[in-house]
Amino acid sequence: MAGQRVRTRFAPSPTGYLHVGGLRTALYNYLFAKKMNGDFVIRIEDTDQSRRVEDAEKNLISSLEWAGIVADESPVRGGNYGPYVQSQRLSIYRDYCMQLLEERNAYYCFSTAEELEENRQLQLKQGLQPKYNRKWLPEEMGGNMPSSEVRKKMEEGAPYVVRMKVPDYVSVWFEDLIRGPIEFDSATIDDQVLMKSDGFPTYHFASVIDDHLMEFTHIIRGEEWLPSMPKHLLLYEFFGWEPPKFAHLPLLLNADRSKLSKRQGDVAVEDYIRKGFSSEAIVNFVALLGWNEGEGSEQEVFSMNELIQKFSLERVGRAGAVFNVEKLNWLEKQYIKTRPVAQIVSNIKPLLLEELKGRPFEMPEPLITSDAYLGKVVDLMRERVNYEHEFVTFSSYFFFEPESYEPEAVQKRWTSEIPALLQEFATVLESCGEFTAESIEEALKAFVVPKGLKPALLIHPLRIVASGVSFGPSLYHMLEVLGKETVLRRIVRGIDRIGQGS
RNA sequence: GGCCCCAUCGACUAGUGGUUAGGUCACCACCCUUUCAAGGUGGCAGCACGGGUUCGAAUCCCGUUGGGGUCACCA
Repeated sequence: MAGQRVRTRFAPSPTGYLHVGGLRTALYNYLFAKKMNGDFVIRIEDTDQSRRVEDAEKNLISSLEWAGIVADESPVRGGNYGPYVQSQRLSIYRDYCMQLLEERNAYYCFSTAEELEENRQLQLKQGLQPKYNRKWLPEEMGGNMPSSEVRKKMEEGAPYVVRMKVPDYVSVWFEDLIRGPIEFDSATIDDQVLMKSDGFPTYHFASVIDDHLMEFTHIIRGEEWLPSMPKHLLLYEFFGWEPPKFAHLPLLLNADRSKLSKRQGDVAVEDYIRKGFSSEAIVNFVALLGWNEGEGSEQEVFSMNELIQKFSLERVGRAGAVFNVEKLNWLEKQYIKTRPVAQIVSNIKPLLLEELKGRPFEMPEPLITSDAYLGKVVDLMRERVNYEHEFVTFSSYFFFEPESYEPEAVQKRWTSEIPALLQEFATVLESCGEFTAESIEEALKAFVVPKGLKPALLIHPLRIVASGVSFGPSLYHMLEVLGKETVLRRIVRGIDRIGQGS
C-alpha cells in the first residue's frame, strides 16, 4: 500500500444535473488526487434503471469540466479500469455475488415487496426497529428456511433478491480521515440487499466491488454515507480485500441547517451558471465550504492551481456548512475586478451580438462591437457590475439609446432651467476639438462657473440624458467613451423627451 | 424512535492549555466623491449548557441540550 499511486473517484448517479454538493465532493476528490500527483476518475452509478435520466451523464461531465474538473479516466475518456459505467459491468457483480453465495455470506430471499412492507408495519407497531426478519435465511446459515424450499422457489422461477448475511454481534470499526475512529454494532445492521430482482446490484454492492477493482486508494464522499459504512466494511471483509481510506465530508446545508435541497433555493450547478457566475468563483466558493488553509491564513481568493497546491484532507472540517450565496456574490466581483480585459471582452461579445440582433440601436455597429470600445466599457464598468453579462444588460446605454429616463432622477435633477442650459452646453461640446474626459470636464467647468452655478447642476442632467439612469461610472469618462456624436444626439433627444420637467 | 455525526460572531471560518478570541462576507457609521460602485477607517456581533482534569480551559474528559444524517429491491 505504501508508495501506491493515489486514485480517487466521483461516482454520481445519472438522475439529473450536478448538485453543488456533488460539485464540492468532486472538487475535493480532484484536488486531493492532483495534490498527490494521482488520478481522478469519474464512474457512473446507473444501477437504478428506473431513475435513469436521458443526457444526465453528459450534463454531469460537462458541468464538471466547465468547473475545470477534468477526469483522468471516465466513460468518455476511457482508461485501464473500465468500463466506467456500472450497467456495463453486470457480469462482474454477478460473479462476485456467486462467490458470496457459495461462501455463505449471502443468501437468496424470495420475500415480496408487500410481504416486506407488512413486516415493517408490524415491527413499527410493536415499537421495534424495522428490519428484515430473515425469513429466507437458510437453515445451514443459522436461519429457519429449509434448503428444499429455496430450491423449490428457484425451480418455480420466482423472483428473488440476494441479501448479505450480517454476522450477529460483531462490531465494525474504521478510522475516518476527517472524523477519526468510528464504531458500529452489527446488531443494528440490516441484511442489505446486494442483487435486486432485476439482476442489477444495489449501490452498496456495486460500489464496493468497483472501488476495489478500480484500485481507489481514498474514498471521499458525503457524510450521508457514514451510516452505511459497516455494510461496506463487511463486504470488504467477506472478500478479503483491504479497504481503501475513507473521508466523509460534512454536508452542505440550507439556511435552516438542513441538508441542502431544492425547494430552498438553487442547488444545480447549471442554475448558477445561468445566473452568470463564473467557474472560478463557484469553485473558489465551494472549496471554502468545509476546507480552509488554516495557520492564520487570511487568503480568500484561490485559483484552482492554488487549491491543488494547498489542499489537504486534514484541513477539512467536520461540521456542516451553510451554502450562503452572499459570499459567492462577493467572490464573483473579485474575479470580475481582476480578470484581464481581453478575456472579459471575448466573453461578453457573443452576448452583445445576440442583443444587437433583437433591439434597435443607433451607434455604429463596427464601433460598439470592437475590442477597443468594449475594452473601454469594461474598464469603466468592471467595479460596478455583479456578473459579466451585466456589462451588456446593466450598462446597455453603451450600446443602445435610453428608452426611458429614471423618473426619480428626473424629479430630483431636472429643473425648469435645465433644458436651456443643456442646449447651450451642447453647442459648447460641439465646438470641442478633443472629446476626452479631461476636455469635457474643463469645458463644463468653464461653462458653469461664470454663471455662478455648481458643476453638479449640469452633471446630473447630463448623466440622465446620456444614460437614462442616475447611476454609473464617472460622467466625463462615460461621455468620452460614448463619443461626441452620440452624446449630442442624446442631449437633444433628452431635452425633447423630458421636456420642461415637472 | 434506534444508530451515527456535529457544535466559535447572522454566514464561512482561524484557534490544538495561557490570545484584548483573529480574518472574510453581510450589516451599520464615517471618509473619499457628480451618481452608483470600488476603496479606506471604525463599529456591531461568537466560544450552547453543566460538571470535571489543570495553577490556568474555546481548546482535554464526561454528561445535558440542540442541530443534522441515516434506517429501501434510491443512490
